[in-house]
Amino acid sequence: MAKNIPSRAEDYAQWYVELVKQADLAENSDVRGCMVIKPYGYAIWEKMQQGLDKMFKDTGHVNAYFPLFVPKSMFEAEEKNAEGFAKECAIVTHYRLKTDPVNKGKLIVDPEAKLEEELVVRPTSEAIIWSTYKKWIQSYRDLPILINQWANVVRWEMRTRLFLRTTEFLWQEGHTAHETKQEAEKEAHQMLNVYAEFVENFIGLPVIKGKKSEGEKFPGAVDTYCIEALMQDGKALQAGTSHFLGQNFAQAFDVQFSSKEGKLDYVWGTSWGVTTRLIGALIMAHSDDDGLILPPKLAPIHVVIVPIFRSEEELAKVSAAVEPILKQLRAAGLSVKFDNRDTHKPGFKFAEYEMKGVPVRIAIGPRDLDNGTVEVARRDTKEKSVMKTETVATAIPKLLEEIQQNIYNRALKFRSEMTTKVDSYDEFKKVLDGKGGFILAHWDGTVETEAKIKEETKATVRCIPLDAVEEDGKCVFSGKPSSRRVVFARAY
RNA sequence: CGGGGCGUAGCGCAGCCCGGUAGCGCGCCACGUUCGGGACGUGGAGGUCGUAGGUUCGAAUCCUGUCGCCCCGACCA
Repeated sequence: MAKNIPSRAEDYAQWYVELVKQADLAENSDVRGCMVIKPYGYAIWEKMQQGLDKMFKDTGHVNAYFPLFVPKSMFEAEEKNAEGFAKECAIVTHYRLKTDPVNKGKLIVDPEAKLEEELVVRPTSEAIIWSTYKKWIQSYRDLPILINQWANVVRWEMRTRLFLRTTEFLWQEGHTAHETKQEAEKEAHQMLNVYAEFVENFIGLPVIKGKKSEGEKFPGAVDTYCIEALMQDGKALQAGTSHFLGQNFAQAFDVQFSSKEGKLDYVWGTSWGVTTRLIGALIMAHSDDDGLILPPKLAPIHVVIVPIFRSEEELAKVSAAVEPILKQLRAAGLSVKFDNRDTHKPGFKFAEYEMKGVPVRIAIGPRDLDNGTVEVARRDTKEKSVMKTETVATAIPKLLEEIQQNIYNRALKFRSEMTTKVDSYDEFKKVLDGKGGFILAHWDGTVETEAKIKEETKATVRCIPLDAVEEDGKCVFSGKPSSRRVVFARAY
């Protein structure tokens, strides 16, 4: 088969970008650092939205929408948050253009239309949301507030990459307000679990749940929890974060409530988010050199049916045989595409749907009509089998479940093989430069050590796993005592 | 923002050093033969060479400015 995707082994970055383009998911736009998400890519995002949204609703959350623009004074209220994002903000300074008196047909910014106060294009919405919550909250009776919003944000990153890091990106951000510290902490953990469950069950990608180090946590948070996944090149990808904000934002925006006891207290907060980066994770974790491999739960098309025919009459006969299969599979809730285009040959279609990661392909031709069979090919293993037509309706849903499970198992096996315990700095560096992956090592817990390790090796503490077992050891870098292993890796 | 590279047809590129009016592959269109793993043949359409200015009889090619993109660093979901 002619290859038009570079191999994973050759150049991982190039392989990834080609996959995105060839599978017709997205492309770079003419706007710097921005991305056009094409219909097929957006369909995957919609699937993710559906899955996540249901989980949010099931845990008591509701959706709302807050403004894109944040007045600078509002933005700077929570100092650490503002400082953390200051370097990557787009700012609106004017509200009008006018025709250029010098250059006919061109426009210039009207200097008369300068805003009195600049508007920051949200890089995240804590500021605008907490300034709104202030108006909504007076009493413990107003709590909790459990709101999520589906939105776009802008972070002026220096270097961008399709889905993984773009100037503008789509995400969901939950922002909750609570009476007590315990309740807010519970919420932060709950949402971390929601994310972990989603990524494992829908994307089929195992994750490590953990807490971020001081150096890596969200600006303005007390604690940042995260899920970390491993990509096929041995680099880690942060797949989602959930922050316990303490009373930081409540204090910054003066959000107080009267408690049952009649005392005035600051509200406790959380925020949590996942982005279209999850699509990048999905691609990098599962794809092979023939293209995407989509987990059935997120595949816009579950099954594609490709007819084999030479003439219109033959197509009519094949179509008649396809009709009941289509009906049955759709009745079973599957998304099925019958690709009866006569403008492309079957081989072309096979390759195309493989590139797009469609989990199951059914081919039906004259030979099958005679035998009462169909050919079923699964994308994950590329295995083909011939099946009696009457068994299709029950076999395909089962096959899809099996594929979903197999994709997860494969990723889990890969991660296990790529997770290494090391006890010395030499070993640490050797593994990092050799096979890569997650490294479990002791760390003295200081920001300085983490910074030095990062400087020397580019590896960071991905997280302190929540399920880490207590174990006495010595920091691989400083030799100081440590009570548990943390996860190190080079990351995206 | 520091270092390097690149903007030529829808996409990927050659031509630039040594100035003379633009070419290749893929894709696209038409017709014919094909059709169970990315078909082939023949014919055809498509580009003010990123942009602004300069040098020159003449600029894709030389010079200057400018915009954008990619790679490596720093930053980051």
